[in-house]
Amino acid sequence: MSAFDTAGLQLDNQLCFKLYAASRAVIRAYKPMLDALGLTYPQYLAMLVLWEWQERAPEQPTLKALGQRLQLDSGTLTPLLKRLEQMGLVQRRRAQTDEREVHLALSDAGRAVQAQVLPLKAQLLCQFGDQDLLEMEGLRRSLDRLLARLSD
Amino acid sequence: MSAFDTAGLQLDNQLCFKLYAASRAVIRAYKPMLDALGLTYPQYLAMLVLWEWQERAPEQPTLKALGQRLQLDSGTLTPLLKRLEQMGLVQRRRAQTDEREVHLALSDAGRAVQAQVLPLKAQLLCQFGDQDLLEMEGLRRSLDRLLARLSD
DNA sequence: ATTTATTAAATTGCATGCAATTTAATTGCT
DNA sequence: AGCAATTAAATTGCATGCAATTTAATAAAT
Repeated sequence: MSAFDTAGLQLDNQLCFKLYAASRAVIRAYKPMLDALGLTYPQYLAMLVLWEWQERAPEQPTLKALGQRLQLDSGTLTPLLKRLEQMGLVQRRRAQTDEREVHLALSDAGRAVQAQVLPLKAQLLCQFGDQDLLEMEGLRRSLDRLLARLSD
Repeated sequence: MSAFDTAGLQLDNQLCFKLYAASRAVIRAYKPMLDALGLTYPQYLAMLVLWEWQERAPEQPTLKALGQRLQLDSGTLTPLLKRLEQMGLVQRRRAQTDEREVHLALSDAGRAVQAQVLPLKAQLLCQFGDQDLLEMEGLRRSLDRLLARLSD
């Protein structure tokens, strides 16, 4: 790329913009489903982690563990989790062994939401054909590699 | 996907999360460059459009045109552009022909920033090998197809 | 010509993201 | 034990995103 070549600065050539635009477009596509659930997109991601954690680990995750999973810090997660708690989906408890830690437990209502997601998710995927789904799978793997490359 | 199959709800299987995480990771990667320029990421995208517009169209874009390019509305762009104007990079002017429209013009300082970007961008890309760049190109094209599919 | 409908920005309100600081609890060190 | 360093959340401040409403100007319709 020469110093006078501005092709590298064209918006359409910018991977960064495509990622940014695609991410927001996908969030928009999830909006009807999330509205039905009464969740925002990051709230949904947090619930996904909690549902998954419940099935895989005996202990509930801490805010820190959730943050590592989502790559979000306490500045974002503390208020988000307080809202989920207000909604009655999650309980936040200080650990007895270490009062610094906040452990996150699903309430019955929080667990119940999981069952609502599956049919809505299936409906969301209906608008895509097999070709699209295959393409998305390839995209997901490419993103995995990019993420691995960027987390050095 | 059966009603009891939760694999489709695992975070790592969610394309939406990968996109969200990758987009934020790329923005993080741009942070050192953008700090040097004194711009936030969406401000940088707006400047990219203005630089590009200048080379391609005789007329300056309106806020609406910028918004269509970036898929952002006036709620986001009005304050963002006021900040760019405060920094002396952009001028906002009501159109004489239609007082509803705000036209966006680059100042000399705004044009000057473009020259600073190219070397910084080259430096940013240095950390990637040819293999990575090829992969990114494929990723960009995949994202194009996804975006086209979602903008129906 | 007047009224109605449409359009472009601006504004308001709320929920992120994220850097930077603060607070409180725990660990390590001597 | 006593003190410094570390750690986990919470807090603060600022800049988005985006839905919903408002304002002002133009276009359309009668």
